[in-house]
Amino acid sequence: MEKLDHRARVTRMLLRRAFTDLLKEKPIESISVKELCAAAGINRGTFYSHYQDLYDLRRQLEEELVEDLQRALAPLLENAPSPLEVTEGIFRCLRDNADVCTVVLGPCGDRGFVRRLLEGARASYLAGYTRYFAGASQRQLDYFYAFVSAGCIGLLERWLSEGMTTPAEEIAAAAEGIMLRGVGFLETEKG
Amino acid sequence: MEKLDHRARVTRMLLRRAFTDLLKEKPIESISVKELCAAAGINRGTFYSHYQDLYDLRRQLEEELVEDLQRALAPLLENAPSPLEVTEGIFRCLRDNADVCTVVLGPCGDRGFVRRLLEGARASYLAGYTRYFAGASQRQLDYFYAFVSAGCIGLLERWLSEGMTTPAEEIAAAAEGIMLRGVGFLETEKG
DNA sequence: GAAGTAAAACAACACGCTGTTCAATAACAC
DNA sequence: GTGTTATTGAACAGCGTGTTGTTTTACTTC
Repeated sequence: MEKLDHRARVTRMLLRRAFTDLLKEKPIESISVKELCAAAGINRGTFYSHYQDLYDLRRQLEEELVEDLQRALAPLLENAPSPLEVTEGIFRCLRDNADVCTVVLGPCGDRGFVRRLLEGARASYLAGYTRYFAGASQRQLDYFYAFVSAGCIGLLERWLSEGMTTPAEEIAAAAEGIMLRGVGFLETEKG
Repeated sequence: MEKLDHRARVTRMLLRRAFTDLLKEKPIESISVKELCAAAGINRGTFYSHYQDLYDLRRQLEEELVEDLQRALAPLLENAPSPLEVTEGIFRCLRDNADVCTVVLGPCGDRGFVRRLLEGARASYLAGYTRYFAGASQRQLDYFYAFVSAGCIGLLERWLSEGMTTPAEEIAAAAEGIMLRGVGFLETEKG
């Protein structure tokens, strides 16, 4: 069902490459279909035979990123390793999709997508935490998740802005450390 | 220098009210000047005699929010109270500007503005933390700030989404608790 | 209250982007 | 090679934009 014409695949690839390039320097709302097609060297009419509009194109990129994440995380979650290893796996996968991450999670990214992503992960995270912190109220758990999930995104953006030069494992360790110990993370850790 | 004609002030007020109302249901990029003026009952040409475009209008709203924040925080910072009191003051001020907060910090908000805001607060926060955690590296401090500043925004968005029903003091306490103790926040606190 | 001033309304304009259609051309699969 | 399918190029109406005049309305000052 994924069999596409050679030409169609090349066209889509050109469009996506030009799109991600443009998104590195300007938000989606100030990109026109016309300039995207000019950058990609594609006829404007051809674009409309593949996507409804620019938002449709972005949505498809985002969905593929989610699929990549799920593919990368599935084996990790089956083997039930330490939380740190899962976090490491996430950041490694994000690094391997750096170009798309820059687009959807970066400065000109899609806020709505990030929210959808965190909302999807919310259930499993809360399930895990609720077990260990039965004394905490539902509201406290909600606030905690809201804080740390947004915090991880903020850390990820910081990582993206420095070109992902720091190893994924170190970012994962920082995320784990801050989540577990708050400001205490600064007391003993070294970088 | 702030003296404006009565008519001009009414026009600006109508435009801003209509603008914030529209921003509650759709992002700025899918709002046209035409529909904004129709919603405000203002001639389209009049809009252009006040603002360059919709982004100019949004920028002015954001700047006024910053000024409000600074006015509210100045006395707090002079008296040098506890960090918790400063945090409480911030959340109280945000609650008092709920309509603008919903617009610029909410789901359809201005990502760039949030980044500018946190970048501005970065220096003073880091200065405070560096004093107490001289052992931590610059990079660790950067990561910590990236995490907790984004985390506070995430918590704020959660607060906005529930209509700011929870008292500002409780939200501030949660922010402080998570920043200071991480997941340990869930162990003893009650809600 | 009247004169002068400033803002808003109204209409019209060229411009650019949009989304679609059509015939013509090119590249693909069998 | 033949039929199929994608891409091209051109043309089209539609819509929002930003600007420019002109007229009308509302305010300020005396």
